[in-house]
Amino acid sequence: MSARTEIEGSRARQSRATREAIVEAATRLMHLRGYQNTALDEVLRASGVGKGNFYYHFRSKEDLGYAILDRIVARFVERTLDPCFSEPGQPRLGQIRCFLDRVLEAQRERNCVGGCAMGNLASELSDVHEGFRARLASVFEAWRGRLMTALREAQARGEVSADCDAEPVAHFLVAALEGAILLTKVTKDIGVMEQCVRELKRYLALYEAGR
Amino acid sequence: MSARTEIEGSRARQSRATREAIVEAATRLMHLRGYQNTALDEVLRASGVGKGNFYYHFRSKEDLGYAILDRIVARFVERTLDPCFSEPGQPRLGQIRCFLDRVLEAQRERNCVGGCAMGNLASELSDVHEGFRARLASVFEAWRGRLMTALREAQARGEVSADCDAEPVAHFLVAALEGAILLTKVTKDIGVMEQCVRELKRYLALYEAGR
DNA sequence: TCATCTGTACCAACCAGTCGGTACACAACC
DNA sequence: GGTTGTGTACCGACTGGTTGGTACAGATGA
Repeated sequence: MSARTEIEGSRARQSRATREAIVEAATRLMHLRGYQNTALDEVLRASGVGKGNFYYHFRSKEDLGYAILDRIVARFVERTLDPCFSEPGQPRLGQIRCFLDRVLEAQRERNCVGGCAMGNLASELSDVHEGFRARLASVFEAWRGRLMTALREAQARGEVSADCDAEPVAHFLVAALEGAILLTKVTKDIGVMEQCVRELKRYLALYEAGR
Repeated sequence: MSARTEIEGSRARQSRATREAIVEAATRLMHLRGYQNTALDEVLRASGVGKGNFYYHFRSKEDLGYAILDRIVARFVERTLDPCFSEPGQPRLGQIRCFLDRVLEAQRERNCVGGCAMGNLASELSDVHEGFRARLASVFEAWRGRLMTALREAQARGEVSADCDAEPVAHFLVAALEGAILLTKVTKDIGVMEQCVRELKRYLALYEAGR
């Protein structure tokens, strides 16, 4: 019954590719320029899609905004979060440290350009657009949730001491990373990020079981 | 020689007041909506100043941008940084803790609205406008510098252990605060900020002399 | 009178979104 | 198997409104 499993006609395939091209171009542009300061025409030019076609696939620019947010989150989960936390046998603290390193490496690869797409959107839209704010809040909550479960599992496994309250620690990890990325973006110095991650690991070690 | 100390004519006084009104309104609006998404007309309407008058006082919108940035920084130094670090007798670690609390209280007073004006501008403009980026980078450097000297003085006074490297620690403090403010802005929950500040203090205690 | 201010009318460029119309895959029918 | 009908996918010109910025006449006080 699912359309996805049916044999897809060339028309439907092309249609999906068009939508994909729009979202791809918009994600790239809006990551750098922000949502409000990226003109639809730029996205259209970059993706080679006409105006009418765009409004066939999306109801509005806002609609596109939610689409790129979904894409950003999906990519973050798949490329940064999942690779660290998927293997169940691994020690949890090691997974968290691996995650910190992965975020650092992502900034290095980007040459300190762009910063965190989710953080940028949060900064730009939280006080301007309630819909985006709510969506972004749930994204950060999910991210923090992933860290919280890792921390609680670490406690259950005896890696982390019992006096570690997972919620504030997870909040702090997310906040520190976001701030470090922002500072790296404005200084254009990966060394800042390296120092911050090093200090963040030192903080984390505070809760390591057996002092 | 300084014009500021001369007896000011009513005309010059009015002119300065006009400029002041523009910067004041622009600062308030751009703190919430961002630089690029705040229209000049809005600023003019809010300050009750005409277009021609505006372009008498400012060369361009960009010029206004630098002016509000100066104002934001001056206000931050005078209202948040200076009150904590001005008294030379105080213990340095206490000054830093007082500063963290002050940042937290500022967010509470704002009802988690607006976030950090400098952080917002950094997020919005760092990859779009090199002039602003450079200016913002120097602002964050000055902020970090203030924390660094406090930390070094703390070491000299024996409050902080010798193995504390002031630069990365200061970087981390700034980053963690910026991230915490951002997370608070998007969640609209001051509890997030409280938790982050608490964890940040726990981190800071790592370097307290005598364990 | 003359430089300093200020309001208003205006401009071209740009914005998100609309509209009339076209191309074509695909199915239905004869 | 060709013709016809239909909805999906698409195009680019256009619209009303907004943008940063300019021109300029008039007001004001030294």
